[in-house]
Amino acid sequence: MTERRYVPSEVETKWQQNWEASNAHDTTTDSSKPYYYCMEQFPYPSGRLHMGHVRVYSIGDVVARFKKMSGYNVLHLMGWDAFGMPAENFAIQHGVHPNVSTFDNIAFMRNQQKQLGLSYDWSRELATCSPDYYKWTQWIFQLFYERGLAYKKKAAVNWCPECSTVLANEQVIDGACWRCDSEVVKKDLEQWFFKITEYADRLLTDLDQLQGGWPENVITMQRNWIGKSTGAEITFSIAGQAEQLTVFTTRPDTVYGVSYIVLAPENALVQQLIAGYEHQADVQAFIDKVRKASEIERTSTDAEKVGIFTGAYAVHPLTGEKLPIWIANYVLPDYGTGCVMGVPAHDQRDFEFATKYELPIIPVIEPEEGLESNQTSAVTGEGKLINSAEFNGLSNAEALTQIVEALEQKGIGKTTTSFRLRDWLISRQRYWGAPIPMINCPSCGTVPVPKEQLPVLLPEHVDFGVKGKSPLETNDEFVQTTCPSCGGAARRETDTMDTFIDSSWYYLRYTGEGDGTLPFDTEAANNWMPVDKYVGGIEHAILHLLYSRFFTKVLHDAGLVNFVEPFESLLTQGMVVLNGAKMSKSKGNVVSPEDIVSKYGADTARVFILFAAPPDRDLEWSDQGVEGANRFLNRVWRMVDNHIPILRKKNLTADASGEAAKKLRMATHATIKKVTEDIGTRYNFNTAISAIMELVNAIYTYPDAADAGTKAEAIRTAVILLHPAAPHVTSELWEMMGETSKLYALEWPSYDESALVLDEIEYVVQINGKVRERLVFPKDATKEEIETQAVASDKVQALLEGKSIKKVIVVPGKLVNLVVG
RNA sequence: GCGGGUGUGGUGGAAUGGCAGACACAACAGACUUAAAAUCUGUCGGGUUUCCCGUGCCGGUUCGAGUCCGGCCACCCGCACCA
Repeated sequence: MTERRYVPSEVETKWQQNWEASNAHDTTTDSSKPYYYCMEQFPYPSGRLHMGHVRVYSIGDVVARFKKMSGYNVLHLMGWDAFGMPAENFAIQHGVHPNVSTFDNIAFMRNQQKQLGLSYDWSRELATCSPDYYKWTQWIFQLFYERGLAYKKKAAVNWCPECSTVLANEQVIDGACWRCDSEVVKKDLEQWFFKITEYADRLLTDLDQLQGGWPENVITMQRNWIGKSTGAEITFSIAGQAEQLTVFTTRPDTVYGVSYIVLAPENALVQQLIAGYEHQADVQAFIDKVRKASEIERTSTDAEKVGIFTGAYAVHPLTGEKLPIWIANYVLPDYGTGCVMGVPAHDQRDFEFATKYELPIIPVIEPEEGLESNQTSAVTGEGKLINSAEFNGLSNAEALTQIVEALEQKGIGKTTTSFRLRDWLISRQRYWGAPIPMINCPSCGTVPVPKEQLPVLLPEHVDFGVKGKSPLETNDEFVQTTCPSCGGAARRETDTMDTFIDSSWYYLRYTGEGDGTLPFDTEAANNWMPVDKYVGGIEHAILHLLYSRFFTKVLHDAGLVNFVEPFESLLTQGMVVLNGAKMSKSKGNVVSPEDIVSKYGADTARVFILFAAPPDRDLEWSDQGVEGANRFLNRVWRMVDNHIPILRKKNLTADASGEAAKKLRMATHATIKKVTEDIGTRYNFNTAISAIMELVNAIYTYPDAADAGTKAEAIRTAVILLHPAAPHVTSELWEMMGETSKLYALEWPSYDESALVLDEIEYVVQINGKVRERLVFPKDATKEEIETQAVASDKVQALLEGKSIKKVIVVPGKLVNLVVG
């Protein structure tokens, strides 16, 4: 037998071709097997894979392959989040149409994915930019419209000058564009919105269902983003005017402490209040200045609070007192009612404002430790009411309820909730997206494109580079149309949809295309969904995951699906970093997957990535670590290659009666148990691989004279357990062993519980919790026997001299602890 | 400020409340080799080494704490004038 060398490129090409030819990864729908939906976030076709991609796919592939071997029908596939601005910017710079560059990129990246040996069912691949996909994105848009969830409004929206398009709230990070990081400005535009706020409460409460399946921090981030707070709306009348104003407060218990009212400068009421006021021009100048300030300046906590008196007064609904009405930069126009009651004594922001502008500070809650005579900050804690007429003496919790009741009776207040979540702005003034399937008719208004006319195709020829104008506007043929309702001349909507819409439903399309009357096969979707394991980056903690949850709920309400949450379990994988920093071209610290795969092979890349860190943590790239992973695969290779004769011997039976054989058999079965749990329930692939390494080490040190059958069993098991992580090399080794079965279709091994039990167990003997001796006891030794012998041992006796035993703890199978005084 | 997370050898990281540092990387030594690489075998937290100390710091619970509880510190992430 001549020694064979491990050449990854040969092995990997061979098995990739083999799997493709035998349709190894086709989705099965065997009714006798349970369903398992394993999904990785689909990529934007940027051109080539980066290590972050390799990591997500490696994780997903281990899970998918493991589940297939464990007897599941597994849905595991790949698609392309293919609309988006980079392709369009590339077109502007290089004159290559997105239709061309996108599909080139897809072809290249698909090839890279195939080289990684990922077990996708390629027959179900999709791209969101293909008309037969975005037709249904448009269909869903219209469904939202019909259900009153898509609407157009003029609003001050986030505008990214660099991308020359608007952005949703979620897409503004610290006042900057999520994509290009340039500063976002406010612009008044008429735009399409999705009414996600109508689902705010359900998006919040259903998070409870995800507890356990989703990482706690993602749930918390969503909870904060939705930002529900309970409080009351209180109506104030305005002195000398018929108009009223309503404030939202979470602290109606402090209503007697109100000393002024303050509005957001944008509040519609402001113009009316200042009309005819002698300083009207000054107020107007103030408003213009605040509105010009950037989002960052405006919303930063340490920005100075500035305001101006409007000249108008409100009337306190309970005391009848006159309260000056101010406007200030610290009041947000689009939260609550855009109007706040100022309670300086009990709200820090109001306190700062009142101190600055010398407004009265009226304490109405006295904490247990009493009030300072000269308040230096707001008192926000619990206490008893003072200065509050008939509510004096009540605890503020009691007062809260009673005051709201009193206001309610007078018809000037009610309990209400407020959310921080805003409606989702979905229009984009860009070309490479799904056109919004609507028509603007001068006489009929906004009219949906009839369903049978979908998709509204993206026109091939447009002028990309006109700043501030949607490229679709530059194609007359596209814009000019007739109104479906009256037949008159009309204009098409020229904005496209936010690409997050495309990715909000792709997981449903994956399950099946259906008969062409609906966006997806609803029966298949109900079978496969919700996704059992969704692997992706934490950067989508809010954006994509919140939008997808919203879509699922709307589709549920429309009767298309029978579940309300799309992703039962979420695995957020950490970044791949080099020297502690995220790999990026600008930092010049990028390690390219192509180089690693061509030098060491995909199996090595996969094993290294899985082994180097638990999946949810950042992974520090290490060239030496990669070498180590490659060394390990070579070690496995040699282990098999050196034992071909015993591995091929068909009638070789295992006899684990000898001591060494018994130990190895135990190691084999303990490894099966550990790897099964690590992959299947803990998703800790690093410890799964280290367990296999231990088994391999045990096989290497197994004495030549010991039972060969037991060794063959151990080797075979190690190869099978390693298969999900390193599918190519293990398939080759399987074949080298003379096996004709398909390793990927093999049943996952089960372990023999009885093999895990040792006849003799080493106990640790502790004195006062410190290890002092080790003793071996038969597995069925009683507590009494263990205690007696432990105490009787020479070492223990020596240490016990002059002391007495106060207590003995025996943990069966583990240790004895003698408490000595 | 609020919410969440993380702190363990030179490094990545292991440890259902039960032997801290599995597995690997790096380093060192030996075997093989004319030599190197590869491979195999071994050493590898610290110290004043029969023993003692050691999981960010200080306390607590427990026979026993990296793990649970309380209070700090540092770093990371998210939100951040949300009334």
